[in-house]
Amino acid sequence: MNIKRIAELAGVSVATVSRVVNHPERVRDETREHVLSVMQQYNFTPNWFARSLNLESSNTIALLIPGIETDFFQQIISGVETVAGNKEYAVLFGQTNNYPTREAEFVDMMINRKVDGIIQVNSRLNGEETLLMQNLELPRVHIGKNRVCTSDTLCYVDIEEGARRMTRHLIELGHKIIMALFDEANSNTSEQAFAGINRALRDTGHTIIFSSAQAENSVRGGYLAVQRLIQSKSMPEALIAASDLQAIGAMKAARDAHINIPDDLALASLTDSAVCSVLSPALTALELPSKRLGMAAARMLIDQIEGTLPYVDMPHDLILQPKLKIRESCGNTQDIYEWFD
Amino acid sequence: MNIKRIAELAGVSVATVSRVVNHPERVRDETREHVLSVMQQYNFTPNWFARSLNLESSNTIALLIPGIETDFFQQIISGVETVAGNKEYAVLFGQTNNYPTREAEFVDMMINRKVDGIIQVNSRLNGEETLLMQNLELPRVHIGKNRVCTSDTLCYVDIEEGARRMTRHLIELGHKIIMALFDEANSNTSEQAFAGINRALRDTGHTIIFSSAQAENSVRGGYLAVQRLIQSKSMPEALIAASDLQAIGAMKAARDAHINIPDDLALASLTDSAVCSVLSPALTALELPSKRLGMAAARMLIDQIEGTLPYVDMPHDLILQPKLKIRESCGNTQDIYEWFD
DNA sequence: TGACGTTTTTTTATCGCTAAAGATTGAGGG
DNA sequence: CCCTCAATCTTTAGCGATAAAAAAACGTCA
Repeated sequence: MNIKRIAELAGVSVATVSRVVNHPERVRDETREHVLSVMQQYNFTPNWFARSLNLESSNTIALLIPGIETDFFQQIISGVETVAGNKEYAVLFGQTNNYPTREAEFVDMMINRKVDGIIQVNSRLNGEETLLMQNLELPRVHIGKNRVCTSDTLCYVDIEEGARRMTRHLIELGHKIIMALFDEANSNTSEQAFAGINRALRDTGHTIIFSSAQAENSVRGGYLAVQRLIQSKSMPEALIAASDLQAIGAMKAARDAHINIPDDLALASLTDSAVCSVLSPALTALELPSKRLGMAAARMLIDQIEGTLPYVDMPHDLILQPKLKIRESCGNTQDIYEWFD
Repeated sequence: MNIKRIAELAGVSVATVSRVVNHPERVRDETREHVLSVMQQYNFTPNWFARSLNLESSNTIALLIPGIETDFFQQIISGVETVAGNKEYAVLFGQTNNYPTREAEFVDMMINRKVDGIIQVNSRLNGEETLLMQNLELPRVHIGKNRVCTSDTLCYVDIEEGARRMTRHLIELGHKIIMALFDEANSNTSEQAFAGINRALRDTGHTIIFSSAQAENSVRGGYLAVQRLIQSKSMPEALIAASDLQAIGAMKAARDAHINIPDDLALASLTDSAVCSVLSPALTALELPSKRLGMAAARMLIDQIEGTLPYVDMPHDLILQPKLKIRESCGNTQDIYEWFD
């Protein structure tokens, strides 16, 4: 069923049918009603390819994201889809697995598919590909704190401030030897976390020994890291894990070695999820407003696409604040908050 | 940059450029090389819309899935993307949240976007929409055990057999009062599980009291369900949760009420994930070959699309077997397997 | 009545590509 | 030397929509 057939059946020209779809106000009421009824009767929707070929746009936005396995990313996806869906945009979805080449391939594909805009999460593109995009003037929003082009719009959670507050919390609880686990694959987030930790260390009067170790961001990574620390007899008093999954692994390794949490080791995680509150001890973690992050990014992108940018043409960033959920794993068992909200 | 411009630059006709892309064997070696070099130089890829408009196909497959929040679904997505990517298909992705209307909308959209095939996970469509698709003869594969059309190709994990083995395991450990938590939103899986449980109950010589309760498939759902059981003083000896998330919630509720797992209550989950092995006690769970499921479904779909079906035109199902991972939560602490592989 | 402006509709070029049909080329055979 | 045939290339008609330009319809007023 195509527009031509509908036009015949309705006894009008193709242009009229097209106008019923795209500029209904420029069609006489009577004609419009009639055409609409025929369209409905034959269940007609305009061919999307033909339409996009003409308009050079696809009513689609691309979402390039490292993966879907963490709660943080899932929430972002959910937020983006919610807003995009409401505004009648489809979401084309690319999993980059943190590989710049894969990301670049996706960008090429998205450009070829004439997406109206791109949201990139923790982008790893470097100058060259980015330059390409800059020339295209394709609206885009980055989720993450890495500005690759000066004109980029950024949208991120203030991990630095969160890490600062978490570290201060650990110091307040009396921990003097603190260590952070970081994942090289996500160097950007790590950098922010370090900045925050260092700020907390500087601000305190006490002398704190701080160190860090590389660990894969997964249950297994956390487990192996703590196992290594035990073997090398370099266990800290408090450990900051990069994610709740990593923290869960760390917890298991500690338990296997009869190290009590929080008595012998305080443990905190830079990301939160439903399981954190249910572990024993419940895991103190940073609650990131990840769904709101996705929603905000989508909104900003669509604003750019539709030219309804609230602040004229000046690039602007949006910074959301995380929330420290203090639970049991750092030693503060006095005041434990409700475990689900 | 378009095909016409490339043709000019290479000094050939548009048809030749098109043939270099689509039927390279029908172009003289010399010409082909030359055109390819020009294409490369100007970084040309054929406009996807124009191409698809002609071919009435998009080199895209649709994946309709209830959500992305569980490990099971994530693995399926990963498996589908892996196989599809290798065969140069893009994956268009729709989250149905278990709403039939939303699923039907997606199907409409996918049809309009001329996807070459559809993979539906736990489809909830009923007769009418399905009939529509049947008329279209669009290749499709269902993941899940619900055959909506007689011609459907199915692909699923044998939950029934897994549930049977899990129940037998619980009976062997001496549990006489068994209960299962199920989620109405996923009635199909529940049915299979019940069939398996009943089979195990029938096969045993002992007398077992079995019951079931409705609980949302989430951490919170599991927590609330067990809380309810405690209040109504109807706690069983062994509890089968619909998922690991639900089991985690159940665990928390039990702990809060000073019910010891596994001594006072055996707990097992019908899905496995990385956290299960790391909980304390480690959770006995059914390991579903979910990534392989996704890969198999994608392979079957692409076989259908490309007409390379190994078994001529006879619809056939693929049934994968799950694996019972016996850990600590059911009372068998003698032989605990390695917690990650 | 007819000139004029406004509203509504039709005609037609166009988007970029593919493939069928037609044209060109050169080799081989009578 | 001409004919045939295969290999290779070009011309051109769509694919299904949109929108600009042209045409028709209609009301207003001198």
